[in-house]
Parts: sequence; C-alpha cells; structure tokens
Amino acid sequence: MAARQGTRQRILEVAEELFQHRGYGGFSYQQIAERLGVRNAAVHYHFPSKTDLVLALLRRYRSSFIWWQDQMRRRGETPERCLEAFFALERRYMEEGKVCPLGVVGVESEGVPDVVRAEAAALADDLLRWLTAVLTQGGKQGALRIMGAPEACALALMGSLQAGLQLARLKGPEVFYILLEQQRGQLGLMTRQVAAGA
Amino acid sequence: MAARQGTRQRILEVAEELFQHRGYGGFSYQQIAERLGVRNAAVHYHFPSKTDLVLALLRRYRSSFIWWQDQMRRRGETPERCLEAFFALERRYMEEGKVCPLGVVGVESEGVPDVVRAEAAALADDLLRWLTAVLTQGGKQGALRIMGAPEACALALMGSLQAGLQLARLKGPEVFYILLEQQRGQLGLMTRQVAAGA
DNA sequence: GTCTATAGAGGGATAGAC
DNA sequence: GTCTATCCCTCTATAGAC
Repeated sequence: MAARQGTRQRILEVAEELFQHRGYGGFSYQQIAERLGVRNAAVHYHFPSKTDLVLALLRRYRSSFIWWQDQMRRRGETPERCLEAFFALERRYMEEGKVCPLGVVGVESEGVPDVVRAEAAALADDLLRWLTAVLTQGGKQGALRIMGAPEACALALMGSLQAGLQLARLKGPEVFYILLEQQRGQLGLMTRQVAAGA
Repeated sequence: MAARQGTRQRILEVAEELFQHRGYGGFSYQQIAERLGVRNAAVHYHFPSKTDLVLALLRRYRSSFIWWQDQMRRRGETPERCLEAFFALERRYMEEGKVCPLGVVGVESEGVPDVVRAEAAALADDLLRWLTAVLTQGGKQGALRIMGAPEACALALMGSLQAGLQLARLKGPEVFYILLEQQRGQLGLMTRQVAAGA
C-alpha cells in the first residue's frame, strides 16, 4: 500500500510515526530503513543528518497545519466547528497512540539540536495563534465561553490535550477523553451523545 | 557540597537531575559517573541495570510525595494552602529547568521498560488521588470553585502544569506562569500581587 | 566499593561501486 | 537512488584486580 510516492515522502511518513511514538532520541535510521525495505544509507541520501530529517518533519507539521487552517477559513467554518475539527485531530493522535510533537521536543529539549527546538517553537506559535483567533471570535459571537485572556485559554486547551496524550499512555485512553470533555465543558460546548461518535 | 551521603544517594540525585532534563533515553551512566567523579562501573555496582536505576528513581519520587502529603495532613493545612504548596513544587521544577517525570515517561513510553511505565502510572495515581481529595475538600468548604468532577479538575490541573513545563522550554517561562495563573483563576484563588514573589 | 579493561550492541554518518 | 562495506563513537553491562 502507498508504494508510488517517492522515497523521500515515505521516509517522512515513517519518521513521523516513529517520532511521535518513540521520541527524538528513540528512533533511528535503521528502523526507518527496515520499515521501508531499504538500507540505512538510502535514508541518509535523502536526509544527510538526523537534524535535517527532524527539521523537515517539523516543517511538514507546520505546512500541513497552515494548509488545514486555510481550509477551515475558506470554508467559512464557525468557531465551534473549527474547535471540533481540532479536537478530532487530537483524538486521532490518541487513537494512533501518538503524542504531540511539541511534547516530544519539550521533554527531550536539551538533547535536541537548537534548530529543531526553534522549529518546534514556531509550530507552537502557529497553533496558538490560530487557536487564539478562533477563541476570540467565538467569544465575541457568544458561541464560546471564554474566561480570561483568549491567549491563556488557547494555551490551556493545547496544554491539556498535549498532557492528555501523554498521560493516556500511562493510565489509558479515558484520561484523554476526560480532559477533552473538560475543555469542551469550559468553553460551553455541549458534550456529544454518549456512544454517538465513538 | 553534599559530599557525605553515600554514593547510592548521590547517584539518585544526579540521575533525577539528568532524567528530568534530558529524558530517559537522553542520559547515560557515563554522565552520572562523570558528575560524581567516579567510574561507570561504580554506578553499575549500585544499580546493575538502567531499569533498576530509573525504577529506584520513580519509587523515590513516590515516597517523597507520600511523605510530603503526610506533612501537609499532619499540619492540618487548608486546601488552599495545600494547592499553593503544590504549585510551589511545580514552580521550582520550572525554575530548575525540569519537566514532570510523568511527561518524560509518557513521551518516551514505548522505549521504556514495562516496570518503569507501571511505576510512573502509580506515581500518577498518587498525585491524582491527593489532588482530587484536596479539590473535593476545598469545594465542600466553599474555599475552591470546582466545576465538574473533582477527578477531572485534578487531571486538568496536573496536565496543565505538566504541559506548561514542557512548553516553557520552547517558548520561555511566561507560558508556565500563564497556565499556572489560569488554573488558579479557575479555582477561584486570588492571583498574587505582581512582582511580589518573583 | 571502586577501579581498569573490555565485550557486544547499536547509533550516526560516509565512500565508492553499481 | 540504492547498495555494500565500514568507520567511529557512545551506550549498557560484566569480569576481575585492588
């Protein structure tokens, strides 16, 4: 499956999987090569150093997210629907056993090249800027209940889900869902019918 | 400083420092040995395998916390003061550039021995149980504003600070303080005078 | 309890053939 | 663009002297 799309892209896909499952220091060129059925050196051809690889990975997260938020905007989605779409992204990470890339770089920060940390910080900016805008708009329209500064709410929202993904690995998926519903509740969003969308 | 306390204890102290700064996979016996001025093999004498070492570390977190919460109880501290003491612990991590051990194990979960993950889960239980009890009591007394289940509030509180410590490494200390104040605000606790305690 | 020395595995990275 | 082969490093862990 998915065989004809250039090794470079396939490397990035496998790397993303490994990165969010095992962390920066926890995956190797060997593991990528094995999963793709090529050799170590082939991976180094496309990404000479691990820094190059992870940098490309983080840039990809950023551009994917930029594209995604543009889609939301172009479709004229309401703040509620924007948030629900965002929750769906996070829930998907959860179901795939992944954690947020920001958490990975945050935890391993001191063992990661400066450029990588900087790119992760830029990704955090992108996410927070968008979330803040959505919350601000939703607050003005009265569709969302915003307590305090929207920037702080955005931070709390992102942080809650980031920690939820991590804690789910220790305590099971429920803790993620509890945190998700808690955030929804705070924003005045109705909880969905139980078992309607599982 | 702090020279006469048995190598075993000094190893655990250095290991804790490294663990919360660099992650599970990010520190080595070499680094511990260098900082203590001994050899690699001396560390292995006290902790034969890395699993032994990190397990001892997590058990130490747990027993420290148990002791700490017993202190709080014995002193008959109010829920507010209990929470403020907890915030102080987290703020200290922040100032020392550390992240929460639960975040470390959560992120690197798949590259960590099962027993280590289990011990981290037990530590999470201890923390959540205590926080839940404090929030419940504070809610009944009317000293804290609890929205929804105390268990969910405890989770949100812990998660917020956990993520705050990680994000502070990417975006600077302010994000941690913003999250902290946000949590305080939610619980109906007054924010301290600006610049009073920096 | 700490040392020297070393085994053995795996990591990142490169050279040069094809 | 991928391969084989290899270098060099760091890591965990152990054996045996002191």
